[in-house]
Amino acid sequence: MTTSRDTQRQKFEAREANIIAAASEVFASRGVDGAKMIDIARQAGLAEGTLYLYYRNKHDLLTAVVGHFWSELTAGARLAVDPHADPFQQLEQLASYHLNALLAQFQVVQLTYRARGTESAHVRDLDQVRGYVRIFDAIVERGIDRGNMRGDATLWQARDIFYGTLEFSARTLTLRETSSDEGVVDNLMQVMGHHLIPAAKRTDLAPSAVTSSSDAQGITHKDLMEKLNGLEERLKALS
Amino acid sequence: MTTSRDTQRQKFEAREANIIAAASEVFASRGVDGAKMIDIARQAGLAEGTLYLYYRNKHDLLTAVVGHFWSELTAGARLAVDPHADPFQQLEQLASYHLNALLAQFQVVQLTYRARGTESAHVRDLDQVRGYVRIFDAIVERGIDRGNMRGDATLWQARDIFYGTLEFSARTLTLRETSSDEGVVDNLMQVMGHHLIPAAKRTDLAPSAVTSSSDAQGITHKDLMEKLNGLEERLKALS
DNA sequence: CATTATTATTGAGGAAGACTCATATTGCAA
DNA sequence: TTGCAATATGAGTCTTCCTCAATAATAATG
Repeated sequence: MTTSRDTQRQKFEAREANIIAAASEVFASRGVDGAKMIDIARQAGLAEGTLYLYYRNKHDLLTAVVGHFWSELTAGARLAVDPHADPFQQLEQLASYHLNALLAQFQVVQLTYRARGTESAHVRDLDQVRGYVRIFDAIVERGIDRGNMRGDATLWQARDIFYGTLEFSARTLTLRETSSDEGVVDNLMQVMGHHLIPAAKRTDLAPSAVTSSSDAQGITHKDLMEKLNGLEERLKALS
Repeated sequence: MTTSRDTQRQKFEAREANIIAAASEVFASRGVDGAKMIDIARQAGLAEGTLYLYYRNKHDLLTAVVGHFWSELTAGARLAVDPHADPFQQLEQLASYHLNALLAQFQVVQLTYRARGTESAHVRDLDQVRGYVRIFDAIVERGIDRGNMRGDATLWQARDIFYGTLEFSARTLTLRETSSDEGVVDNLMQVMGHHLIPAAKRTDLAPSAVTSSSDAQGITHKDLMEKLNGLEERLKALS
């Protein structure tokens, strides 16, 4: 009884996954408008009508494909982020993962824009995208709890800087057909640092810099910076 | 002769503008898929077939609509930016203008994604979008010439931070149905400052920090302090 | 002004593809 | 095996983009 129903469910889900895989491929390669339902059906080894038993219409199928993609991306991101690292490192890991994913699957990411409610004013985001974004939120919230990051109502703005920059950078990199990061992640982390590190921590030490005007003893700022960079490397190695 | 031809041309362009206006309205209100060619024709007071004398197909018409939008935006941006202001103020003016435009015409902006070559790998940008972006470039380049901004090969990254953040913020603001900026522009300018201002210049706003003029690298006390703070954060995180 | 040539417009009809539904097939329990 | 429910099929319907022969408007010419 239960087993029967389970196998039923399994079969159903297997076929569903099969359709999603086929549709992903066809959508990504030919674009939404270029993808014919009959092509997707054939790719999945089914008749055209069968698709409509699983998804009401083409748009629903597209939504399912996109949702699946972001779910996978979420799972991957969870693995890519070291739970023991400090929040800033986690952010960097997430940025790197995200950028690479965007670069590798740019076609599919673009489909997201088609799946989002284009009609009328409502631009509601997909649930799966929300889930994905929550990873970022969790990291920053932990940072705030620990006192590493400031928590004055700027979370969503930090989020938009983070994802906005990465997506636009991915587009640029794709256009240029460059394979490397080109320092995008480094730069972004720099920026996120400035945005997220508590203002107090950054400035309340600044006055001392103002007073210490004499540094002509032969030790230059450059010397100090080099020393600091060395320390930073060691720290990185430790964590 | 010439006058006749001129009026001809004027008539032609007037009708073209008429079609664009009609199409903009229908595309924006019903979405690309929901917009029927016959609706657009009726809205423009023409027969369906006439549209095809002006634009090869629906996609071409969409491209024209989107191109027109960005041209207008470019013209508006030129007016919104004070040519006598310093580069940073200009950037802020541009950011503010851009964000407001995105918020006011979100529908049309979304159409841009449909107009871009979705098919296959080529994601070529529209010419008019390039023209619009050039305004940003010009401002930053002037800043670099003046020595206000640093010019070490990060122009396109700065651009992506700028436009990426603004577009994502616009989406968020639209979703929240908030009418105000919520400080998006201020925050962005903060970030852009950190990214664009040469390390040396950043501190000369803080009086007397310029003692390091002998440092060829322009590394200041503030830079060192920031680095120290960053390391402090990491150390804290480790323990 | 009348006539012819050219150019612009029209909307019925062709084509393509999303979607439906009557029929066929499969899986399963008795 | 037989009957029944669930599932699959693809020919046919409907909608919408786009074409093109016919028509109207405009310009050139006598």
